[in-house]
Amino acid sequence: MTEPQDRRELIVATAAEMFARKGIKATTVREIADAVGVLSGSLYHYFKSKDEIVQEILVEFLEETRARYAEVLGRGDGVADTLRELVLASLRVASQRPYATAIYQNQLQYLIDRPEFKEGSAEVQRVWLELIARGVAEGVFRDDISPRVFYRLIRDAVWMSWRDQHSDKRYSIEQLADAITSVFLDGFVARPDRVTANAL
Amino acid sequence: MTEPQDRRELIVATAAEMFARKGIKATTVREIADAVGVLSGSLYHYFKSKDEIVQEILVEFLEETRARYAEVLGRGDGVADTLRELVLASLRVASQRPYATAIYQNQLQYLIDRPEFKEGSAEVQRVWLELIARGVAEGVFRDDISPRVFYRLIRDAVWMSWRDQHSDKRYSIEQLADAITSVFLDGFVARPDRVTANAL
DNA sequence: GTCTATATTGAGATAGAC
DNA sequence: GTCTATCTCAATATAGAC
Repeated sequence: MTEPQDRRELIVATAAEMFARKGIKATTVREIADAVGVLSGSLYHYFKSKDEIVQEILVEFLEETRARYAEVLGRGDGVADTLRELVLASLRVASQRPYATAIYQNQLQYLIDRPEFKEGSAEVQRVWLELIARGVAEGVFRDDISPRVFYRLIRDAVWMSWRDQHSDKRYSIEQLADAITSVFLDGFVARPDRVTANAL
Repeated sequence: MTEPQDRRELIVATAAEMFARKGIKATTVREIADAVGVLSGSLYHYFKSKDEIVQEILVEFLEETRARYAEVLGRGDGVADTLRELVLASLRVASQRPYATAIYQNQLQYLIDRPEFKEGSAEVQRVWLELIARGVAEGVFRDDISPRVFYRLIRDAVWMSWRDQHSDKRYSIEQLADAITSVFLDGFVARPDRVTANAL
């Protein structure tokens, strides 16, 4: 949620907000130009195509995610701690780039066949699938759950809980991460003996 | 997954498959007509607009869901049993109308402002939110979790596990329902004492 | 770097013959 | 009920003046 420095960044930031809100296809270059305060032709001074704007938004998002994940993995923590730290890292990305995150969550169908995107998103997914596989191998996670389903539920839980809670400032990012981790480890059933104060 | 009886049904079925695969906006009436084996103009003998086809797909889906949910609620079971039966009902709808279910899951942005759709989907959501509220009130579910996040995670778990597993016939719909229910009640952590054989 | 003007394409939809 | 032909409009993108 940084303020754009130059015109190019302003265009990307404006487009990101509109893509997230209305969808990529439903947002026209004219609307983007209007919102920025120029005529549509001027956008093509900065970008070769509408698609190039989409790419820029997503490449930034994936690069940010990749970097944060690498940092977490570098710590060499155990499965449960890594789970919690990856959730926290994802929440920080969502916090920093909410529009890109929303696009990533909701516009998969549009993005699916763009090669630069495929590569990056596959890498992000791989981090999760490897953690899950490790957890299953070590007997921490159940072995009767499809890792892909597991991964998608975590991803959705991160995004939706952030979206649901970020407006009321009742819970910090760290508290949200604790809550999500706890749900995945303990389930949704009330347990009188639970220690953590949760916020999801 | 019933075979279409007449031409009108064939159009709806064909369109549903394409909307699910490529998205609604990305599917043109000409492509639908091609796939059906007529020219695009002929579609307008059956439907006033492309949107009317979308509506028909979703109204059928929502009506089916509503009916099955009503049947489950009519049994007056407890919270845990109702959770399991609603999951099972949802899996049966997904099984019967996979394309409509995929559209419902992935094309929300497109559908969001269509009034006939809003009404039906709000009713479906209400069933879940009321069950969750009841569960929280009775002390069965955690009270520190946003009901909307809870609902969305269940919905995604149902759809994605069905999509993930329906091709290999290793697990029945009933086994999938047990697995999903168990995950939400027990979490993802391996427990040596777990009884149910799971399949998610 | 931005604007004006316009080319180009593609999509939804319609009219009317058969 | 389907086809031919076409309308209309909207969207991406370009060319060239300023």
